[in-house]
Amino acid sequence: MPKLGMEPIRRKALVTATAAEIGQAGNLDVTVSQIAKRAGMSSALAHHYFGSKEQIFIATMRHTLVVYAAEIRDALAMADTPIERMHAIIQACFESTNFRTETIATWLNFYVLAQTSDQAKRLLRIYHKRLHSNLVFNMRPLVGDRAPDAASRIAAIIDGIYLHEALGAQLPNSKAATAQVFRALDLEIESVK
Amino acid sequence: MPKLGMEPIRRKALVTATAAEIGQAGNLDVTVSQIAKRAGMSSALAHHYFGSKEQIFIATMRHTLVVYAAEIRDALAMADTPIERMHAIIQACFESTNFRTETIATWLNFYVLAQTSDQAKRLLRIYHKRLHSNLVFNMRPLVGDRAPDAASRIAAIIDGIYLHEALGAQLPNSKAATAQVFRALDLEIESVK
Amino acid sequence: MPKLGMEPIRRKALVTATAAEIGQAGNLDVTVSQIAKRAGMSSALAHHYFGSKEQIFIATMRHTLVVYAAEIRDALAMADTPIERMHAIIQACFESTNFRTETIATWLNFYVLAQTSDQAKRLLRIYHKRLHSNLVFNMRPLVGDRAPDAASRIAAIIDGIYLHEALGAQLPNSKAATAQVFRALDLEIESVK
Amino acid sequence: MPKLGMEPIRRKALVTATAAEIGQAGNLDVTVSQIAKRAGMSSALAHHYFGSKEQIFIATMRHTLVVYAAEIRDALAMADTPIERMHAIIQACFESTNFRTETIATWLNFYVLAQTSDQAKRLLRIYHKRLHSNLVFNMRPLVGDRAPDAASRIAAIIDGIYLHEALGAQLPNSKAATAQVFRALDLEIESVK
DNA sequence: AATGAATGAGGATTCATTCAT
DNA sequence: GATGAATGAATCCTCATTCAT
Repeated sequence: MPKLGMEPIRRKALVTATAAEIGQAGNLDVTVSQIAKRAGMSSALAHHYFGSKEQIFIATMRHTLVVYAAEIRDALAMADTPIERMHAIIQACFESTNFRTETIATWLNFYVLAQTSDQAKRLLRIYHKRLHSNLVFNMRPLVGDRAPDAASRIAAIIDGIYLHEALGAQLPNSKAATAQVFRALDLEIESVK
Repeated sequence: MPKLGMEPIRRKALVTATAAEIGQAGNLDVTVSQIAKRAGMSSALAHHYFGSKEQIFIATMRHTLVVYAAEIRDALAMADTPIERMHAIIQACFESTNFRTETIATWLNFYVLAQTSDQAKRLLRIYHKRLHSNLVFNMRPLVGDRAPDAASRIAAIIDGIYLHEALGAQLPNSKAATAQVFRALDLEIESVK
Repeated sequence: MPKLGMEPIRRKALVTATAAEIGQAGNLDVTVSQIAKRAGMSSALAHHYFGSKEQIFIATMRHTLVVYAAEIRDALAMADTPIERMHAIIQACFESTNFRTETIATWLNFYVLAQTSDQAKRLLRIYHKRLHSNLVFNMRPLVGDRAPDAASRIAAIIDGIYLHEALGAQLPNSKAATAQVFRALDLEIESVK
Repeated sequence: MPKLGMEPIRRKALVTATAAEIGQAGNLDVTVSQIAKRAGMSSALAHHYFGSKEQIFIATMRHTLVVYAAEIRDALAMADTPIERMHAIIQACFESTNFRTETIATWLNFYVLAQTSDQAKRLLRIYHKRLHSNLVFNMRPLVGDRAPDAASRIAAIIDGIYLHEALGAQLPNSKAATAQVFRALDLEIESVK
C-alpha cells in the first residue's frame, strides 16, 4: 500500500529508530536491518532513502542536535535575565528528555562517530560552538571578561557530568546534576564580586 | 621458535597494540588480526592468550587504568601539601603522555565498551571512585565539608575537557587544560574563605 | 503529463539508452535504473514497456541488428558489380558508426547474452546467416564453388578484427580494417585465376 | 583437518572451478560461493586466498593463458619447418581441449572482463602480441615482408572462428576449423609465388 | 501514461573463532 | 608455543520487479 509523500515520514521514522537502537545497544554496532525493522520497513528502503548506514547515523545526529537546540531556544525564550538564561540552558541540558541512559549512550556514540566521520565531527563542533557562544553571551554580564574561560568551564562540567552518567552508577539524577552546575556557576559569579 | 615464558611478553605486546589500534581507528572496530599483526603474532595466538576479543579489550583497559593510576601515585609522592597534591593530580591527568588525540580516543571508547561489558563498566567505575576519593581526601583540608561535591565538579571538569578534546578542534593543549582546572579549583577554595 | 502514442518513442529511447549503457560499461552489468534514467523515465516505466530486463536487452539487440542490416542494404543498393558489392558490405561493417569502441563492446556483449538467452542466440544466428548468404551470393561470380568456404573465411576475418578491436590497443582504424579484409578478398579471387 | 601447504592446492582448485563455472554459465555472473563450492571449500577461504572476486577471475585468465601458451610451445617443439610450425600453431588453437563450447565461452568472457579490468586487458594483449609474433616469425620465410599483415589476417580468422563457435550453431568442429585456417594460409603463400 | 514506494532475494566481503599440526 | 587453514555467521548494499496511485 504505497502512498505518495512518504519520504519525510520514512526518514523521520528511521532517524527515531536509529537513536533508539543506538541507545539500546550502547554502541554503533546496530545493523541497518535492526533499524529498519524498528522503523517498520525493509532495510532496502532505508538504503534507498539514505544511501548508506553512515548517512543514517549522520541524519540521526543532526536530528538529535536540532531537537536539542530547539529545547535550549525554547528554554531561553522564557527567561529574562542573564542568570535566568544561564539556569535555563543548564536545566535544558539535564531535562528528563535528554538525560536518560539511552540518550546519553547515543550522545557518547556521536563522539565516537565523529572520530571517523568528518560530517559527524563538523556537526558536533557546531553544537559545541553554539553552546559556548550562548554561555559566553549570557555570562558576560555576570563575570565580565572572564566569560569565555568561565563558559568553557561550565560547558566542561556539563559534558563531564554527562560522561559520568554514561557509566550509570545510578540512574541519571537531573536535579543533582543541575544543582552541581548551578553551584559551579555561582562560584564563577561570586569570584568577580 | 617458540620460547618459554613468552606469555607476559605476548600479552603486553597485544595490550599495547590494541590501545594503539583503537587510538588510530577512533573506535572499537579493530580486528583481532590487525591487533595481532601490530603485536607481531598471529591472531590465533592472540585468542590463545585472551580467549576472546572482548577480553583483549578488557585487558587493555585494565592496563591503561593501571598505568594511569601509577602516574597519579607518582605525582602525588612528590607533593607535600593538599593544594600541591591537587595540582599534581590535575597535572597528571593532562600529562602529555595521556593527553594525546589517540589516547583520548582510546578512553572515549572505553566508555563505549562499558555500555556493553560489565567488566569494563566495573573497571571504569573503580577508576572513577578512586579519583573521586583522591580528590575528596585532598580537598577536605581546603574546602571542608564541601569536599565531596567540589570533588565531583572538579572530576567533571576534567572529564569534560577530555571529551572536548576528542573533537580535536585543535591539538590537545595540556597547559590550557591544566589552567582551566586549576582555576576551577581556585574558585572552590576561594568560596569558603 | 502522460501523452498518447508515447510507446514507440519510449521504446526507442530505452533501446538507444541500453546500447549506450552497455557500450559505456563494457558489460551487461547495467541496471534498469541506469538505462531508464538515461532514457529519461522511471525504471518502472521501462518494465511496463518491456516486461523484463532481458527483453530490454533483446530489443536492443534486435534494433542494433536491424540498423546494421539496413546499412548493408543501403550500401549494396549503390553497388553494381559483385566485387563492388563485396566491397560495399565490408566497408559497411567498418563504417565509423559501428566501428567505435562502444559499439564493439555492445556487440561483444550480445555474444555473451546469446550464451544464456535463446532469443539472443537466434537473433545473432540470423544475422550471421544473412551475412553469410550475402557474401556467398556475391562471391560466387568471383570464386565459383569455393564461395561458401571463402565467405566463411571472410566473415571470420571481419569478426576477428572486431574482436581484436575490443581490446582497444589503439583506436579502431576503419581504413586499416577495411584494407585487411579487402586483401583477404583479393587472395580468394586471385587463387581461382 | 587443516594441513600445511594448502595454498597452491586451493588456488589451483579455485582457478579450475572458476573456468568451469564461467564455461557453464556462459557469463561472468557466477558467484564466489558457486566457485568455492565446486572447488570444495567455503567462499570465505576463496576470499582469503584471492582477496576479491576480480582477482579470482584474473588468476583464472592467467592460468588459462599460460596453459594455452604451453600447448603452443609444445606443438612448436615438434615442428621443423616454417609451414609445419604454422600448422602446429593453428592446430593447437583448435585442439579439442580448447575448442569446446565451455572453453570458448570462457574466452569470450575474458574479453568482456578486459573491458573493465586493466589487468585482464593487459593479459589478453600479451597473449595477442605473442601469438602475432609467433605467426610473423614463421610466416616471414613463407611470404616475406607481407608477413605482418598476413599474420594479422590469420590471427583474425582464428579469433573469428572462435567467436563464431560461441554461437554454437553446431558442435565445434576442430577439423573444419583447422581446414579453414590452413586454406587461408595457403592463399597467403600462393599469392607471393 | 507514469512514477514513487516498497521489498525479497541475493551476493561480495569480513571476521571472530576453532583446530590440526 | 605458534600458526596456517578453515568456516559459519553476519552485514551492507544492490537490484529487478511489483503495485497503488
